[in-house]
Amino acid sequence: MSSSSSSSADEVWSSLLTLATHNLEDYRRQVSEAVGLPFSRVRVIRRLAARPLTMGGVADASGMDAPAASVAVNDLEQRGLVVRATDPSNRRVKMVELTAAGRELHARVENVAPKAPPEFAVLEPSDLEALAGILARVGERPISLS
Amino acid sequence: MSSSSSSSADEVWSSLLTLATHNLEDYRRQVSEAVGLPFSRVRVIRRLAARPLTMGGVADASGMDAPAASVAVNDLEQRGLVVRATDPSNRRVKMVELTAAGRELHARVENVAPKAPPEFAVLEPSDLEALAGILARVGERPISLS
DNA sequence: CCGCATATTTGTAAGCACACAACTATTGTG
DNA sequence: CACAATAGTTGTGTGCTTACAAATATGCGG
Repeated sequence: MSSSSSSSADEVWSSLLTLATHNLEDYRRQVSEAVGLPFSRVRVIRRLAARPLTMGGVADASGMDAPAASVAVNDLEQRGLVVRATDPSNRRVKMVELTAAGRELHARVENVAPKAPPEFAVLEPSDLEALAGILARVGERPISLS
Repeated sequence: MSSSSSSSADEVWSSLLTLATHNLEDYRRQVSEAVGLPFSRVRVIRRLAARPLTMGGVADASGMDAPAASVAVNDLEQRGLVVRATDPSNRRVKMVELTAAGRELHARVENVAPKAPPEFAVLEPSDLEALAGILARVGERPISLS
């Protein structure tokens, strides 16, 4: 029940998640080990790699609440991966951005190369090409949040 | 830097994981809430939906160690979702399989429909078609383990 | 029957992620 | 200045997941 009529974005997304879910734990472990950081911190780093964010922005973009974001940024700041800067025009808000070390770590995260699962063997080079192209286009524009 | 030469399966897989990772927490929560089960239990259910497994098979297929598998199957058995049956030919091994309730729950898991992330909007219907086809082919043959 | 390997189980401990409640600091309003 | 709203912080508790150590039950070779 899949081949004939058009697929909705949600359906396709669901298939993609189902496939990824089986193997994602390993990937997370691999990334965490590679950079020596819990995965929730890695998620924050990735969001900040796209652009500096306020604390609230970090929370929203990373899918955590404000307290969790505080804890995460505290941790990352102590490790020298991010810096907090008070916005002079509104001293309540603090902008968070990656340091050089943070960007270097982000590069290491991106370079983690998980091995494709055995099921992938059924795909031909043309399939891989197509898949790569589609994923590249989807990934081009990171989510934007305050 | 993506369109010209061929993509390896591992590279493509990595892109796919990177995309999925950003949104996976929500998906897991959604599934857990839909069926009232921690996600690690859902993973076991999914493996058992493909075929009955021994306890060791459950552990390997679900990426946990034997003790964790025991705890998970205990939980699922108490909920009436799986049954343990001692193999008569080798009474050390126990085969685990889904009950009718377990299969019903698995159907509910498969029906969870996460909303595609906003980035997906850039894809045209033809892209979605292609992606759906590729994912369907990859997903066709579930991993087989003892 | 003895000793060893296999399959599973029980118990314990630790790290991580998450949510809620309560507190401080700053801004804007009447 | 009192007041409420906004942004962030701190503290506390809870559940999930994983890892390891030790015990039980069964099977097999001598």
